[in-house]
Amino acid sequence: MNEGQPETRDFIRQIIADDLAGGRHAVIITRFPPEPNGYLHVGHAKSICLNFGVAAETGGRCYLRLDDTNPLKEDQAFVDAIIDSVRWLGFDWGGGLTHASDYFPRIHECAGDLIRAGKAYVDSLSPEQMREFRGTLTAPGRESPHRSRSVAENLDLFARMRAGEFADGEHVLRAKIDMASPNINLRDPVLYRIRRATHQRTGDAWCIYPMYDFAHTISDAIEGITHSLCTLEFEDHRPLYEWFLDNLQLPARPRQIEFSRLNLAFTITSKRRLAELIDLGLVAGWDDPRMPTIAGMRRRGYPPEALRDFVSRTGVTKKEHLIQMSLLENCVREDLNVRGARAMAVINPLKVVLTNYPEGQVEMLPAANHPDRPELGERQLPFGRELWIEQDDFMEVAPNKFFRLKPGGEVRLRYGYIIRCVDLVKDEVGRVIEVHCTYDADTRSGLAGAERKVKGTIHWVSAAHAVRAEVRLYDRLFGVARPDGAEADFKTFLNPESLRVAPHAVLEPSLATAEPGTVLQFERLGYFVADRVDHRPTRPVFNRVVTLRDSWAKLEEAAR
RNA sequence: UGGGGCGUAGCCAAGUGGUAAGGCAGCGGGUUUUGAUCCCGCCAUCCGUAGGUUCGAAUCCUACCGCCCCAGCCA
Repeated sequence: MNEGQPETRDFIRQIIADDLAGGRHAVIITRFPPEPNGYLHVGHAKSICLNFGVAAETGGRCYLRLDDTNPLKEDQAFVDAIIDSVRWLGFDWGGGLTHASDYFPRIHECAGDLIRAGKAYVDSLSPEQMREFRGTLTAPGRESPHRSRSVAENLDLFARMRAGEFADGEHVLRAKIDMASPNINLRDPVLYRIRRATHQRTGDAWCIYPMYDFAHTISDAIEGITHSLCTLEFEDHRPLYEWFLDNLQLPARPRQIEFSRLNLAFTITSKRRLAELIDLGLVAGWDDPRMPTIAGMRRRGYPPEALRDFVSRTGVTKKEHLIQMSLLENCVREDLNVRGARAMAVINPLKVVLTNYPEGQVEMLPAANHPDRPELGERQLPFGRELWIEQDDFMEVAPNKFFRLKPGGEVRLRYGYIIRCVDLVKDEVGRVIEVHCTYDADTRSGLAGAERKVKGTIHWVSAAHAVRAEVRLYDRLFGVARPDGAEADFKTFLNPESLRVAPHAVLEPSLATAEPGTVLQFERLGYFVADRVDHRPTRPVFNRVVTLRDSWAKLEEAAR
């Protein structure tokens, strides 16, 4: 699946290679620890590829760990979606599917150990008071009046917290570290809070839940994680991570290493904001093909291989960055160019009548399914007197560089004949609604006459055989590179044209039977996938994955 | 004004004291019954800035500048 070693390794892989070479570890163990409070997105894809990738490359192991320490926000449906996404992306955790909640008993014991060692205490400040006592970025905090409670009192209080004797928020367990630390994470961080909520896995077994830093460090150690890879915002938490490792009796000492998260231009990767789009009905759901979620990209038709390639091309560093969409699109096109069978479809049809073609006659024209892969075979395209062509492929008044159909001009119909435009039919307002052409019978593909050169070749569908379809044309979700900048609400930057449905699209007949999820190239238009949810043979639905590169469009743009 | 990070091309990114890889984008050309693909060529006298060390610096030192993160009983 992964071809050879990259020539240069990122800094994390260098550290790991050194640790292996230096004998510090015999086996590398990593983990991907998402919180099941939403769907995974392209940013997670990077972490997945890194963690599972490193494990696979070194013959190690990677756990898929659901970090379920906050029952208020989490849901089994998200757990299922996460599992589905990771598997679809192409990774396997063997038996290593775990949950932070698996370790609740052990984490609870660790809390007791800390209390007995005089390194944790039950605090009874209100949240507001606690914030006040914490100090600011520049001013040290103050110690809580409850900081000096005796071990016995702390043990008693903590036991009663666990027993459900107190209301939510009445007490918390805190580590006793340093209220004057310049690192705010070390100013007696909360370890446990009371939350009378039913947990999706442990039910009502607990009414106290551990906080992220505490649960995460212990979970890592229990699983024997050697390298705990996370994003930059946790850099400040590393001293706390190490404090837990120093002050608890744990079976392993993982090393936390931070890398910068993957930011993609023209989109957002904030679960909160993605959820907002869904709640407001601005997109159809977590798997809407415009969403940067793994599920959305899957439905959009991005192959997992392309996503993995994309992630690997963006690298792993500590630099903040904003990756251009063109890189992702390039990876998708590169993969689909090889994978996708070719077919013909017309999105905005314009009628062409071949005035010298026998009425009622139908020919079957052979067409290759892939220009570079003969093993994919060919199909027979029905051809007749009336055809649909793309509106964009005809211009009544055309510039010199326009190589398609124009009055008096010739063009080749792909896999068919050369035709010449001889007449136009217009409606009341002067729009061309029909183009009359003559065809040159000697120029059918395969015949000697087909050698004749014409400037352009266009795609078409036989009107008598056309299958009507819904074709969904997707574009970037946002109109600006950084929708989550501070200038305005991100929703004001939504691209109103992110989804356009072509009302009259027609397909060559073979397309109706495409399996949902199949990606094809509609020649000259782009790559399209049969929607994995809505596509039916009786009502085909295709999503545009990405357009083809279009140097004509570029010329047009430059002319404007 | 505290602490933690980061600055190599339009966007990513190698580089670890010996004279700036690669990819994407862009530009020019060739092939082509997809204006696609494919192929060829071009694209940093310079590494945030200014000094310094050195025969030699993107790599070492000093100062400065810029950007990001941290004050949830979220993760």
